[in-house]
Amino acid sequence: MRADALKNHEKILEVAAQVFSERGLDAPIDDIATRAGVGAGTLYRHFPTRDDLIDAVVKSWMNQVDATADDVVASDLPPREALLSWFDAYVTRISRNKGGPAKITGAMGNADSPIYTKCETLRAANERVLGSLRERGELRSDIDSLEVCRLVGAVAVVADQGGLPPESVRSMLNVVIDGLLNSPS
Amino acid sequence: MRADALKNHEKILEVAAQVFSERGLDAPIDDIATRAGVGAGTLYRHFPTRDDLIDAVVKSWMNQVDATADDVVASDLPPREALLSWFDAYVTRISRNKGGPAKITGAMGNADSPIYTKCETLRAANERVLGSLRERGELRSDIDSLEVCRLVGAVAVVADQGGLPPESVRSMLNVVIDGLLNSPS
DNA sequence: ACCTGAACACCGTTCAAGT
DNA sequence: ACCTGAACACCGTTCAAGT
Repeated sequence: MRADALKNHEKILEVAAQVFSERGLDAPIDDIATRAGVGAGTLYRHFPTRDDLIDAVVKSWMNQVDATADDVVASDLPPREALLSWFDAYVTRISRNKGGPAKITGAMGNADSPIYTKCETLRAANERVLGSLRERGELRSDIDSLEVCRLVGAVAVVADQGGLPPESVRSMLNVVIDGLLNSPS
Repeated sequence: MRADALKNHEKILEVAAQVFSERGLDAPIDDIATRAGVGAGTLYRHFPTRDDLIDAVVKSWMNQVDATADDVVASDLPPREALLSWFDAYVTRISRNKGGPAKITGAMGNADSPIYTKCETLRAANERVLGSLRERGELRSDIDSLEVCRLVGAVAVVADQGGLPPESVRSMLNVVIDGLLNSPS
């Protein structure tokens, strides 16, 4: 890659992260191009679709997911608290940009999506947390981690689209958690 | 209202129902105007915003909701089956048009929305079903019917946006149901 | 009063012309 | 090889001109 191309690539990513954070993942592509000081065609050359750009931006704040999941697994919290802590982190992470929950949850289990790899990271982390509870027989057995991601993602989607407060998210997550655990203590 | 205006109003509604059903609630407004044989300005005169049009179209298939809820309440099904039956009907109803779950769930509890009245009908019906279970002490007490509508609506949103099969919806609803009931039988 | 449809605005996407 | 930005397409919304 030529030096100017590399410079543009990096500048676009930097500006995109900023614009997505200000205006959400549906922000006009042209805003990003203008603020990055490149022509629209240049942006399309580097990132043919919006999802390719989102994929690159999301990468930077998705790699802490594994650490968070491992922390929860290692924490020895009771099942209810462990799940709440994990799901809360999950929702917070995918809700970092407006439109994020819908984009990410919509791509869950959809191998054609440019952001599929990021979804798989989330799903695998979720599977580790669920697995540690399953071993102890705490978890219902008729649902897999993909569907749990969709269900928790669903909560994040309505919270994001409706601007719901954290308490509302918490109370919905508590219902989901009780539904996932085998028997109430 | 003048005779031609009334005729246009009815024609627009008829065509809108058809187009929304074919292409979803985000279908181009102009498609509806063209197929109804009116100018774009006429459609905007009758329905200033898309949501006003959606509100009018949704009205026709929202009035069976009360009957469905009353059937479930009168049925004497066990709690789990009663809720599954009701939530399944709830999801089916709001998913009739693509984009419906997001529109309706997004307007839940938002009094400014043109479709707020329809949401209130849904919420009130849901409250009746939940109330009949609450009386018998079957239901957790720390969540209200609005949040239950949002949670079940959330399932419908991801199912609609991801094109998920009915089995997937069922398994997510089963988790929600177990989370809402006080103790597993 | 109500209707029409051209006109404007906005934004995504492409591509001929440049370097 | 890469970049630019004008041009095109699409769609929502308005409004001057008609009846």
